Amino acid sequence: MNTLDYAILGLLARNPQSGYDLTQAMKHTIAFFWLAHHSTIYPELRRLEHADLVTHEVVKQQERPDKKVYTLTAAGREALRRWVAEPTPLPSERDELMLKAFSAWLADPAEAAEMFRARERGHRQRLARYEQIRAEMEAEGGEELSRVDSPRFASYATLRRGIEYERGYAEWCAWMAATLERG
Amino acid sequence: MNTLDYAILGLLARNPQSGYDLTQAMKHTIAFFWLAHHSTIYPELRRLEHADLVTHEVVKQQERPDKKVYTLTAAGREALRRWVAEPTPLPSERDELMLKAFSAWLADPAEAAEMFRARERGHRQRLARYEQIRAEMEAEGGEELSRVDSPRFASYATLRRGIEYERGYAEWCAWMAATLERG
DNA sequence: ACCCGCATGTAAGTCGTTACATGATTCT
DNA sequence: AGAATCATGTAACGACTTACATGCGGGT
Repeated sequence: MNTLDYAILGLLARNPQSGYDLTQAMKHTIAFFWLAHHSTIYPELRRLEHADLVTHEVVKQQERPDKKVYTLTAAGREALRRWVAEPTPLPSERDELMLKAFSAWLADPAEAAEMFRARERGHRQRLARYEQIRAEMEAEGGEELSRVDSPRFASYATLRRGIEYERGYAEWCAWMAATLERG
Repeated sequence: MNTLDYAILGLLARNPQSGYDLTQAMKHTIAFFWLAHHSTIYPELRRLEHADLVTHEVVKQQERPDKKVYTLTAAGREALRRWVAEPTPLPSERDELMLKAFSAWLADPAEAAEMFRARERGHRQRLARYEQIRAEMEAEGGEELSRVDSPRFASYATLRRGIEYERGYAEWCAWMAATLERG
């Protein structure tokens, strides 16, 4: 069982869906903390089904191709539950931008500053998107957001981290660019 | 040229050193944003030498095995310089803890809270280490830390981001754990 | 005697990305 | 007519992790 498996199980625990839907969800809903391509997802679903953690049924659609809708089994839900509470060691990060900062003393300061500014814009864009989603969730969600057994609470929790992450990264980029521009 | 190559070049730009030294530096100095095992580094050094970005000379030591000390070539330094200023697209993150948060609504709140508390402790430990290094750098470094063409400035810059990253992550873990403990 | 640090390598297996491949329907 | 979306797959390649492999010197 690799981590991708739990990403898939975690999405299926919320709604039964197809490999295509899972791919879209990774791209749009949970892209902040997980991403996988369809070429990884389809074979993985077959392995999960072989391990009896998911099952599928073929759903025929008119005016769309048929799709295989996957559902969590009881064993799948239990595996996911257990995994969540397991200790999670600090991962070894790999951050290309930090690596560039580490060698930024070699570069032309103005050129390097512009590169960091570009990244700052990227993070600010994401930040704006996340803050909008947060506002929507808080407007609709209300009290459900504080019920720790609701999926909406869990989504809200990850969103909070996403917002602080993007804000912190954008601010660091701004500091770095400003320092290089002065220097 | 992959990103690891630039991690190696970035370390060699500061000091000529052996594959072993590079491995240690990844584990201890730049582990916050890059890590590689010796089994990846040794073959990579040969490829870099083949591409004329580094050279090596064998240094004989008494009471220690001989070592191959690698040095940047002019071409290597130039490649590194150019890479630093290139645009750096927002990467797709993969964060196992966020994935657990996303499915935390299924778990026992007390057990999950303890898992997040454990991670909080991990981040606070790193934070304390980084803050100590920062204090040391600021005490010794003085004005060099603001000279953007000095390696110490670059190290200081990455450290600043590391500190804010760990602080932000620890605080989020604390919030998550507290929320689960209440719920 | 045994383990740890220094020092360098190879090999097997896993994981992920990019590209190849197909085919229907809807929108422009 | 052509591009985009829905839908599912395979294949080639590259990167990374873990384990295997060797050997000396110093400390317990």
